[in-house]
Amino acid sequence: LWKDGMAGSKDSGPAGQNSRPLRQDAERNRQRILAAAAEVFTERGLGVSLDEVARHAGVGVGTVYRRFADKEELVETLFVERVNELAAIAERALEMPDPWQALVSFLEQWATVLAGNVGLRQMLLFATYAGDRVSYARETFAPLVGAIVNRAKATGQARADLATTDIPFIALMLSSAAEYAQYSRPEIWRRYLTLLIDGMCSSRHTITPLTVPALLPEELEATMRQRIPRHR
Amino acid sequence: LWKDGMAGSKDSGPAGQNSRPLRQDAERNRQRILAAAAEVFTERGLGVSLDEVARHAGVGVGTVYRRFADKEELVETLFVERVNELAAIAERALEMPDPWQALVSFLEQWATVLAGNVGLRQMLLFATYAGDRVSYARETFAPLVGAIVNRAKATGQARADLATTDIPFIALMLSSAAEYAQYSRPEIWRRYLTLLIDGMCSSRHTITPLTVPALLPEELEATMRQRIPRHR
Amino acid sequence: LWKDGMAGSKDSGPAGQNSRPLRQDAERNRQRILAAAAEVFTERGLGVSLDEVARHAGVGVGTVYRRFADKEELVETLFVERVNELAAIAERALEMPDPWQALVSFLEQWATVLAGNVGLRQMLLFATYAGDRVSYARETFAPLVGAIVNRAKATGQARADLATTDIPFIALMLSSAAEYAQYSRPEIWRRYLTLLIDGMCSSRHTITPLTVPALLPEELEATMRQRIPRHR
Amino acid sequence: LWKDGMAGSKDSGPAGQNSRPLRQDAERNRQRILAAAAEVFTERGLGVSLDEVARHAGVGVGTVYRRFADKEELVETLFVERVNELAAIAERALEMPDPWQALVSFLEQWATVLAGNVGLRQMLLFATYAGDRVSYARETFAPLVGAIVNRAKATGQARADLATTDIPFIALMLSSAAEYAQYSRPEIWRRYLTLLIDGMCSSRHTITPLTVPALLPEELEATMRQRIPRHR
DNA sequence: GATGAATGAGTATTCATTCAT
DNA sequence: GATGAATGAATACTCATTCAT
Repeated sequence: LWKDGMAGSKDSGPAGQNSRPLRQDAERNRQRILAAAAEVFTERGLGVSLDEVARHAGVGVGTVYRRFADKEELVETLFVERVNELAAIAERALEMPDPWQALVSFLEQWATVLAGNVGLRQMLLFATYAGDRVSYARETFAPLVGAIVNRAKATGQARADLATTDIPFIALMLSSAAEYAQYSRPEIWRRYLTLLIDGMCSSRHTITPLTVPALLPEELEATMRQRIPRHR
Repeated sequence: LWKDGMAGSKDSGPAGQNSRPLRQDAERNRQRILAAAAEVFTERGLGVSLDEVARHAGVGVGTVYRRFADKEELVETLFVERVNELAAIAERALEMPDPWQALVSFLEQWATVLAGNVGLRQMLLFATYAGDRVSYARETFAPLVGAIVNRAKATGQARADLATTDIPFIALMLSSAAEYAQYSRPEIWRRYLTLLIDGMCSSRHTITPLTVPALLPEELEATMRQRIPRHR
Repeated sequence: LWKDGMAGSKDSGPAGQNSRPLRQDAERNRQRILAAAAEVFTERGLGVSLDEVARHAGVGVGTVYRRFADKEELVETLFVERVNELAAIAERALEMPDPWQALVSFLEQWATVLAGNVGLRQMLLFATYAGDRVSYARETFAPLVGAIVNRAKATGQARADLATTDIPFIALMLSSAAEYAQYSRPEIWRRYLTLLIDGMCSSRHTITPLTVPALLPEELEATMRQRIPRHR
Repeated sequence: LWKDGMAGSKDSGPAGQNSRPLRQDAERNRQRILAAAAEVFTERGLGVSLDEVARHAGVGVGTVYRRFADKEELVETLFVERVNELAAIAERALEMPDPWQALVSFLEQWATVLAGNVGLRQMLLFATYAGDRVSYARETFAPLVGAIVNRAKATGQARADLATTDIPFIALMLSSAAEYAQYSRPEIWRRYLTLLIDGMCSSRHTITPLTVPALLPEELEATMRQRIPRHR
């Protein structure tokens, strides 16, 4: 997700809007670094060393440090790209006619972005990367998410006690499930999205069918056996 | 939870079932190490160094390595201890008269165990520790959890498409929420348990009240700002 | 001191005496670099990176390397500039009527130049910059300093065993004191100049008063506590 | 100086007085590390890397870090050894019958310790190594040095305006001279000690002879040419 | 058996210097 | 000629694991 996303678009151009554009070769390397970082962080988490990111990008580690003050800044840059993507999703959801469908669709798309992106989850979970980005995220998201939730509550479709701040938690939970089954059943989170959707609606006579089948016991065991690099 | 649990029980014999019993002092050291590891891993995650575990246990690192082949084996051993604890919870739940209440109570207790136990979550999430332990877990759990789920489905209370393998995912999702709000609102996971419960029941006319209030926007921001040691 | 000095004078031609003059813009850049380097080296020592020097000068690092083979050569060039300045001081001292006063005044002015010029002290102390510059310095200085010392000895005012080569050492010692008390009492070196002056005169019945008060014990402790970036 | 000093004596035993003695092999390595560090720091200053210290000591870098929390602690440990040595010198000087001779002898011995010990000078000059050591030094030195100075003033031999805090500066200045001529004429500082001594006495009819000859001009040039590792 | 000492590969980051634009 | 991008060796420090005492 990170890997393609909106990466190529204008926002990722020249080091930001405030400085003059990078030289072509520099910009090319910057993009390579971002792409390499996105790839390895997505798959293996933020623990990957910058040396490895550099190797992956085919540049020297010094080049990484020329473009990004430190690891945090690199991570943050990717974070901002993702945040923008998530915000765009929210905006599109607000344009949907049915408020409930908007909420559902929004959650689905958001979880899709998070699913399998180990690094993005770590970013959200451990905000070891600085402050302003977090504020930025909140400022960007809060109103949009608030609107989506409130619209769905106003029609009486969403339960009255649903709060805006529940949404990040729901996304987080789904992404946890997604990460866990990353290699065995990357789509499994959709199952739990349905469960949560059913839990969020204000009343219910029928059951939303679970379109994604549960893991088979063997699959669960394989999932539990999966090897992930390291815990430090 | 980890700290006492059922640590003393059958599983804690030697370093497996196949070797002769340890001398008493050796066994005492083994227990000390497990207790110390449980404590620090619970609070600070699996990243804590074995030197520190040893210091905490009042033994040398060498002793740790004499009792456990490597860090992984120590972690696995604790994992099995937890599995036993969780299995005991399942057994008690099976004795409850109302199948639906049994399921709810079981999930609640399981999530309680996971909540705030950083290390256990990492164990579940990153099963870097291999081997027969996982099979053991499955063999221990599967029938119990299966029974709980099937009982609730048999009465028509739980939705028919709920699967046994959904339970670990639900527990995992709740523990993610718990960990995220660890310092701001450690109980928040109960809110999402309710949502999931409502999503799991087969039909619904009324809403289970959310007894735990949602995070205020400021709380959410504080949560996002929390700094966790490192991503490696 | 470095900053203005005699920077514009004869030495500042091209990159030596043997090549044709630089284009005007090149020469302007060269001067900018020298000025910037003088400024930062004076204040923060020779450890400042060339990137920073370049930024300070408003040019690219590449330009620095086009004008100076390496960092050493830049440092040497500044060294020569300083030597010229110090030589000018010596020349003016030689014009003073009283030989003893000339010596005293010369030392005072020399020490003033060194005091607080971190970089210049490092240049003197660690002549990592090789070459003909040192010979140049000797050729420039030796006769002037020799004349000053000999004049003072000829009148019997300076002790007979004072040597020309003592002068750089005395200057160095004073600059050490100056650097040490840089932030607490930058003028303290004058105290020790007086002591040395009294030690250099051939006989003495009265004591030259120490116009600069000694450090208070607290000041000394503060001085000892001062933290200087790094020892590499 | 560092190299032999009092290094072998009891104070350098087992990691301090407060912990149980190290195992023999550990103590042997600790001494090796200290010896290696003393040697390289003495000759090349505190900039030498710990990897190199370790290599010099014939141990892995991890071993250095096992014995000393960080570079600072290693440096401090050596510093404390030297401070003790310097304090012992002061104490012995106080036992000399002639107060003036005591002062002279004290300065001479102190300068002897500092001379040529690049690292020790850096320690005194840049207290980048923590705080308590500095306080320790002051508390250890101040009274002793104060007594030496005051005794010499009380007899009228030392000039009345000499202060206790002048002593560290004098020692520093001499050590600067010593360092500068380290390879060409390591004893040259004695010449300037004489000058300062003559400047410190309260009156003078005769001149203390300068027993150490001044540098020849060629020697001075060689000194200026000396190469010292690096300025960063 | 227990201890804790030793090891060294691994991590983030800096900076002199070279070279493509 | 000027620029600044790229490089990579170097530095302080950590920690899982092995091995001498």
